[in-house]
Amino acid sequence: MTSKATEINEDSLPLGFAHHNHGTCMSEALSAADALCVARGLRFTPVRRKALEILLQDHRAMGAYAILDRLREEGFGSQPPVAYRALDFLVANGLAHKIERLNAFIACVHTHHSHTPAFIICRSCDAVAEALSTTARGVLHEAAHATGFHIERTVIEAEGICPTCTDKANP
Amino acid sequence: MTSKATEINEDSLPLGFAHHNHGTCMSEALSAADALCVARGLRFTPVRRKALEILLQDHRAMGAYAILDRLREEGFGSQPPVAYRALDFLVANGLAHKIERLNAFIACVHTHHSHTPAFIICRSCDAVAEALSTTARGVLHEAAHATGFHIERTVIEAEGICPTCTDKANP
DNA sequence: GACCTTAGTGTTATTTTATAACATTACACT
DNA sequence: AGTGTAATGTTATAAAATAACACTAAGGTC
Repeated sequence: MTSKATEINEDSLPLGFAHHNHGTCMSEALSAADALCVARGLRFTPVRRKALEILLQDHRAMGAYAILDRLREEGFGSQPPVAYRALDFLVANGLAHKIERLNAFIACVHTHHSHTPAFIICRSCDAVAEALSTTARGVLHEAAHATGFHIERTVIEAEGICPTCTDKANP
Repeated sequence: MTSKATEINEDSLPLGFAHHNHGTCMSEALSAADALCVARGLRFTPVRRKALEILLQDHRAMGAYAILDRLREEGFGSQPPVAYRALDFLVANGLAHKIERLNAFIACVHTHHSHTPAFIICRSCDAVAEALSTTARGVLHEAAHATGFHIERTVIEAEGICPTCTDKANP
């Protein structure tokens, strides 16, 4: 039962809770972003790139103002719209996602997939894992379609306690 | 294909988009809330009840400050915590839900079910429909369980265009 | 009933999150 | 070079949420 196949396959291992090669993960994501912007004729400007770098470095959900602080340190503008605009761009193009539950943003780790992300959020350590949720998406679209509703975007977020924090509580 | 059975059954028809007897809907929800509070030994105080009434009356997602305005008109306190505390109570006990995408609250229309609600939000008219999403919930829990994550709460929200607004655009 | 404890209400003040509006700069195209 | 558009930066403000503390009402004990 425990090793049963689920919608979360190897490819979508929750990166917030798993070890991985952070350096390559980051450089790969940036190249993917470059490629995507070229392909779509978008301008991957310095602020936008730096915002994505910051998100990738931290590899966790960050508030817009935390990102703004980092952007300021890097010599960019220091007012909220600077951060919000960069984030809007990243989110609009699937390079980052907004975690509604946290009013925070996180770099996308599935840039090569078409994305309907699902997030799993630890309320104890604030780690966030991104998973691909094909089925959940399917269910929603099916249900909505039946009523004539056209879905453009979905938010799927689960909140609870991650394995690490569970272990800490029961050592 | 179009009439295929989905997770959204008759019982969970999206109330935002369907006609229904509003009067009975409201009084039934209030009785259900009364019963629930008695059963759990909770105090269904005047502010709390009024907050729920307001949500039920409007039958759509309302911001905390909109609710606060209405509470003030009814003679209750006029500061934000008044609304937030009443809403916290309602949400904690499943009598209302928070729509994270909208930073807004809506009365629960499935008080008699155990609830993992899913919402379908029209970005044009702001109507919100609540559906039961057993399957989406199942998928998430399964996926999370595989990684040792314990889910306590889930947010499932789909945003798009409702049938009515689609019709308006293509008359 | 007097006393105590706790939950709930109300208030002031502040924090956090987000956007409107407008001037300036950089880019893309001719 | 000149022009239109997209992007950046700024000031100012709006919107959402919470901390902290005083006061009141409800429930239990003696």
